[in-house]
Amino acid sequence: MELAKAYDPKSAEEDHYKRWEESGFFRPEINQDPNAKKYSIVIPPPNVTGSLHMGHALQHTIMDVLTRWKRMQGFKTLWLPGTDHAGISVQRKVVEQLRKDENKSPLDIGREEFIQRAWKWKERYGNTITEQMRREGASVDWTRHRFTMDESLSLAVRNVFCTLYDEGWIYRGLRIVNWCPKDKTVLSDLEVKEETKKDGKLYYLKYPVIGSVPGAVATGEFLTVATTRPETMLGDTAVAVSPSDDRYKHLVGRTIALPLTNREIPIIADEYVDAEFGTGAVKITPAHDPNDYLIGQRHDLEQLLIMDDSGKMNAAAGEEFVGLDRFVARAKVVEMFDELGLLEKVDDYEITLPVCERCKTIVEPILSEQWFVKMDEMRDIALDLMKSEGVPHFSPQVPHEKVYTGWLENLKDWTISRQLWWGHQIPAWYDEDGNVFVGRTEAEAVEKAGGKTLKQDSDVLDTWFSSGLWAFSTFGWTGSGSPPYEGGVAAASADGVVLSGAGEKNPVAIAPGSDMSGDLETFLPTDVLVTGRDIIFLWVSRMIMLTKKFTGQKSFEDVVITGTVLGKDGKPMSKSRNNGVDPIEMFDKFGVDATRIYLASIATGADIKWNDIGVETYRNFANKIWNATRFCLMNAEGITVDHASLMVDDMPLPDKWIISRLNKTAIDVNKALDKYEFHTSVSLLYHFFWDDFCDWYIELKKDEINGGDAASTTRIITILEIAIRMLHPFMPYLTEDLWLKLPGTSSELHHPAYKNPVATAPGSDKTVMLTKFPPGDVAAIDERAEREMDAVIDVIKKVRNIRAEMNISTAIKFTVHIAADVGIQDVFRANEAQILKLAKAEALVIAAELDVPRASAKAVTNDARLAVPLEGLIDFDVERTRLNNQITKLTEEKTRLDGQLSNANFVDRAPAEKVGELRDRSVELEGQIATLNQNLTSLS
RNA sequence: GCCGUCUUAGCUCAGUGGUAGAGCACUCGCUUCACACGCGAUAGGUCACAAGUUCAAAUCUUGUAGACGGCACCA
Repeated sequence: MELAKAYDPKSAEEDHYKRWEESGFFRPEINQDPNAKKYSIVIPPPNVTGSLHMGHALQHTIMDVLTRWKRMQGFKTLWLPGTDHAGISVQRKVVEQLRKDENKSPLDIGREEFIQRAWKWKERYGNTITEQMRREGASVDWTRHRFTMDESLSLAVRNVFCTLYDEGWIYRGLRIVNWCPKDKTVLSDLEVKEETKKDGKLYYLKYPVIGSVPGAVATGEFLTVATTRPETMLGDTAVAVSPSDDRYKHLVGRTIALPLTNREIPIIADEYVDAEFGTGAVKITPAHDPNDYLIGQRHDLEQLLIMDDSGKMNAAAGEEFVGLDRFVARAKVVEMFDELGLLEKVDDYEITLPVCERCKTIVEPILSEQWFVKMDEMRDIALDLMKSEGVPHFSPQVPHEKVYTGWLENLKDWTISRQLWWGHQIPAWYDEDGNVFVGRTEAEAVEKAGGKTLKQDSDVLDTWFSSGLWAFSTFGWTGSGSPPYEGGVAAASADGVVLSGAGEKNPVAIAPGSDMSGDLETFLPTDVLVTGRDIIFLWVSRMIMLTKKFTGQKSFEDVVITGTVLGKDGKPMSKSRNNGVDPIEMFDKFGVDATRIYLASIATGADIKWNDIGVETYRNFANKIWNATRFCLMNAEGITVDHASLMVDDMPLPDKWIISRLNKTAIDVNKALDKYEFHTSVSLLYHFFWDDFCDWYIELKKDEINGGDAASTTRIITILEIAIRMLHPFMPYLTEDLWLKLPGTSSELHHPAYKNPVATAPGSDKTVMLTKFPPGDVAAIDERAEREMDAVIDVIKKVRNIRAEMNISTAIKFTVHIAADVGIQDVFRANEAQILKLAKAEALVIAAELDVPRASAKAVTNDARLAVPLEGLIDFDVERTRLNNQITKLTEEKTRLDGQLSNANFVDRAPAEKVGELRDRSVELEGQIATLNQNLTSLS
């Protein structure tokens, strides 16, 4: 079989995925070993509004590597895919579409119609990312695809809500919350980010003090307060000073005539106020500031709300202000204070403002009635799990474990209601008097209300509430008895339209009538969660708490936190910076496999600046693998992969050596993957394949293989087959493509758990992804062979060095003289052909001592002395320089060692083994230096 | 303000007590019959800085500088 000269990723990417998926290879049911242990991962569900970015590509690669690796180890493996309904994001898309296409607002069409449109939007555009995941080669079980608004997941949400409400863990309350005036919804603390404004201002407002009795005349005295939000003064209901502030003691108990209003407000004393800060007097706006709210409660102050849900001033702000945007009102307040002579001064002030994570609108703290989850017990659940079992185990552990526990310890209640239409509507109903009835269904609520007519709460739940259930709701848990979810069956929307795209390709491999009702028992707890550090609080922590609370199980044992892929400018990729790199473009340019293995080569958790050259390196690697296979196949007529060929006793040295290297690599790759050190395993595989297998093994064996030596060819093809298996989790397309081309591959080579997969078509059951991942065999490690091979390699390298430094054309063949101990002489003799070929020499003279003319170039290795007679070719100056360079290098090393060895402290205190090691090396160096010096002397 | 991470070859990054590594770029040489997305051979680093612990520090401790991240506060 002849392969193309270069690897073309496109065709491999197009050929294999569909067959894998349709053959059911991604499904745990493919595993026929009743005793197989399970391995499960749930995907962090990407937003349905999303398209693949480099962060996804990184995380998906890690998850797929783990999934494919464990599957090949014979685990009953499930990687469960899905998408998140992404409340605000989808709502915004639909609102925008409505405005553009029909110039209508959501209110124009009403809630029901709006939700219909949202479902349609989701159906039409929500599959972008799932299609892109197929391109990535993600071996997810598409028949188990979940959407956070699937019927069964929605049922789980309602049940969880009701249970938490019944237990008092969910409550409705009036609080200062973060309000986004653009999205017109409340936000949780975690959805609020900060933005520093250097050009902020601090306004000093003079408030006229009046007498101690309400209605008394002004005293002519003023109390100055400083504020960054002057417009909120319209909602002031007090001014507070520190109780220990002598400057203002006499004012406490008196009142202020609040300018621009006709209200009188009290001057109060409260410990919260820091006399040293600003003017020492603070305006108190209980309805628009969290601290003021608390002070207001302590002093029983009125809570005056002066804005509406879009950030415009309402009637309470006064006639002159009603309807004005908060920033227009701010300017007007300042202007009017100035006119009244009450604006003391305006200072420049650097300020950090809270902004909406998504739309960057400045968040307004306002008093509002919302639903909350009480986090006290929730926090304890998570902390206990960490303290008692160390779960989850973070990789990397530092700093995430500490950040996670630290955050838990300071946890505040979670605002879960959102003023949106797209999402899980809160299962709470109200009667005409505002009494609340919580139930799984309207009927249940009505029953609780004694048959009264009720109206459902119009809010929906925070998106993270449903994703917090993801680790178990996806496995069919609903909270209502046995899981009713039927695998692959799409969820239905309110109008009965089949909505989910999942399961449309019901593969033959799924036995008719198979259900997934055992999934919860089988796959929970999941083994590992792979995600970014930005959602540790938003998602990871909540999943840990809610899973434990509702199933009694851990959601996952381990959490792998991936780093951030930064743009070429070293900053996080973002649309506004326009520094993003599209994974799909990389796939097109370098191939999916190259992109994947490059991403896997990044140290776990480390941020990395994107560079195309990194991917190019692995594109070249893919081509190298392709060409190594090409070479093997060119000579493989009548040969088949045969694992017994690696078990024979008397193999030539290069074969013993490569088998030893292969097994060592396999053992180390498995160890690295066990520790989630993906970059270590990539590096091991890269160097094994390129350096050991290609640069040395193929070159050493080339003549035998070209000469039709069947045993050698069988062996190299078999070693290649094992190497391809090890590379498969990282480079699935290339390895599948090549593995299928290897002679003698069949489902007979599959892991015992996959010996008889149900095939859709003859031959299609054959795949590298169901072979056994090489575990590596300690018994196959041959240290002696590795030492001997190193000796041979050293000789070849030294001769090559002589040729290069002496600038001798490869057309000129010369004789190589080797002097060495008797034992190692045999090794050189046995590998004479290899040395001659790779050193491009024509003859080898092996003896105990060198016997060469003066005009020879010389070198030493750890095991031998070398000489190459170069009559008429040698440049003595160059040779002297060569020798001197070597002497210098070795002498430097020896000086350093001897320095250490002459240090009594070192000899006394360092481990004897270490001291012995250094001593041996020093003696060795001494001999080598002496030889080189002799060589130098004999030149002159 | 509190907590944390990073600083290693020109570039992008590995390396966590015992002789400093990779890929790319650079220099030199190769139309060697798998691969120029290649082969061979070199060169290149006071491991940010300072002090300490240790027989021994890129690695541990403390401090300094710079870059970045999280949390809190912000009248």
